[in-house]
Amino acid sequence: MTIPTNLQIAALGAALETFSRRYKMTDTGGLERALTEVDTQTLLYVGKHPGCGPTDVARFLRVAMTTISSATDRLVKRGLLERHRPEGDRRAVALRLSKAGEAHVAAQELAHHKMFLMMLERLEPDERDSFIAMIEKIAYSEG
Amino acid sequence: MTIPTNLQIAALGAALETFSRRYKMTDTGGLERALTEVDTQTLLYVGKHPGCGPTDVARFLRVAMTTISSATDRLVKRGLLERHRPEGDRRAVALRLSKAGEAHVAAQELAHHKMFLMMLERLEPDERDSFIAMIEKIAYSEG
DNA sequence: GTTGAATAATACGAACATCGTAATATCTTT
DNA sequence: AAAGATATTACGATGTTCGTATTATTCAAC
Repeated sequence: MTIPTNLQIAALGAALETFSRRYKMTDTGGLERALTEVDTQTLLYVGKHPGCGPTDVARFLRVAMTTISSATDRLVKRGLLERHRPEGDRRAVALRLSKAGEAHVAAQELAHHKMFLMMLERLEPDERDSFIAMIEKIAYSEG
Repeated sequence: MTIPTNLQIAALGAALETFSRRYKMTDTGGLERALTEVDTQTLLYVGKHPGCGPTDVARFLRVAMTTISSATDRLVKRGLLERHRPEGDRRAVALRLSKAGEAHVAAQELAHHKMFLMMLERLEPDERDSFIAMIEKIAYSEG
């Protein structure tokens, strides 16, 4: 089997460095007010897992639970997140996005959508599917 | 001209999210001792621009100069960085990596190298060049 | 040549995020 | 009912980032 050449590896590394500098997933767009990276990721996660608890978020983001506690505090104060006490287990907290939180997430996803669109537009139409297939292979392969 | 479909955009977005979670450029490898992101980037920048000043680093990383001052303090204390007073302008400071700093950067670049190698290995040999060409197109295209 | 403005870096203090430990409340098991 | 397990929060410590003020040096103008 053929192994990648050092030239290929170097080219990939250089391109990815520019790539990640150019397409920042974490950019708030400049308009929104200073939201921590953890805060942003928490919002996105809760948006995709409504009713989840702080523990789930902490495990997913690999941060201490007290950090998520602070983050949810901030987000609740800003009116982006809601804490609910579920009937079943009254120790737990179920997190949900507020209306404003949903709007925030939607805006962010729109920004991402535009970014991905811009990436694909830089390719020829007949290249796009094969690029997607390859990046999926790299991202999802086991081992 | 054909525009990307929403399906393509969604697939790309999902793949890139997993991709960036899986291949963290910022991972210190787990062995090294808690180096700030700014510290790490400062080391890499100085490695590529020996003799540069704190102002250059601050401009490149887009952080306050006092932040770089603190970062260089930490790095000097750890023995990874050296401050020199150049002859020409005695206000300025010329930054250079120490031996230990060079070793650190080398280790980090080796880790990156391995990561890029792993990415390419997940592709078929005849896919690699076209993938590199496409990611370069996306990264470097103007406009 | 001396004075005044501009440049380069640092010292200091404030604000804030993250984390570990301890405390509180609720569920589960015996 | 008691003991332990689980889920979250309160509190204090540490550390990073940043803004302002300060010091040192160079450049410009008179």
